[in-house]
Amino acid sequence: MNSQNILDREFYNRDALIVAKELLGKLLVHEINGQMISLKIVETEAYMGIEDKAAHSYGGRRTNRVEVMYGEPGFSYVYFVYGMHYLFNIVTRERGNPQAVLIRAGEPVKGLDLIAHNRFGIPYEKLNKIQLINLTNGPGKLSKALSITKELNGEDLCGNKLYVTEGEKETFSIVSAKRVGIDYAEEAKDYPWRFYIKGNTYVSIK
DNA sequence: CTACGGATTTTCT
DNA sequence: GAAAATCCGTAGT
Repeated sequence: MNSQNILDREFYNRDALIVAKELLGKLLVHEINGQMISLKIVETEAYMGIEDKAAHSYGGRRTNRVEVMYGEPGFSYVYFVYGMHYLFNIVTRERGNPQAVLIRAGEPVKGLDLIAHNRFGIPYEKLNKIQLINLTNGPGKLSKALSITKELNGEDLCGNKLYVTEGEKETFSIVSAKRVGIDYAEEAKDYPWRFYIKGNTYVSIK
């Protein structure tokens, strides 16, 4: 509703490590057909680009898939993995510096019935305890819950369809941990570049 | 509770 | 032809 506090291009024009931490607690919003889905970001990972062996853009690798990472900050990078999941990232740093932040988990805030329907095909109130936790506690699940697919690759997050806002002001502790699912990345696989809100239920791996 | 394997298809070599 | 920034269900402790 209030477009005043949508995060701007400059917010994203910083190192992925900084943006990843600052995105925690912010509100990720997707407006579809006049309806709004939103969730609080509770877990992120930084991918630092050319020098990060875990990044798709490592070593300056430049294919069709990663092209958007080389563009302006504040755009979405959505890609498909394991034959069935879309993962949602936000590009950071200036054109030519291909960094991104993977949004790994969130806490449902608005559009609960839409989220429940996207994930399990039933209304929110019919979800059991296990389903409630599993709505948005992982990067693939989060994309499914928000209806984020390849069509939203390259979307400008400084627009009014898919964007991030300040959200509620609150205090929390940030935990740093190893990133997930990057065993191929040699020494980079142990870098503590995953960040999450301490104690939050929706964090994928504590 | 943890551990494991199958699913499924795009992307890159 | 192999690997993939994952998820889910089942089996075992």
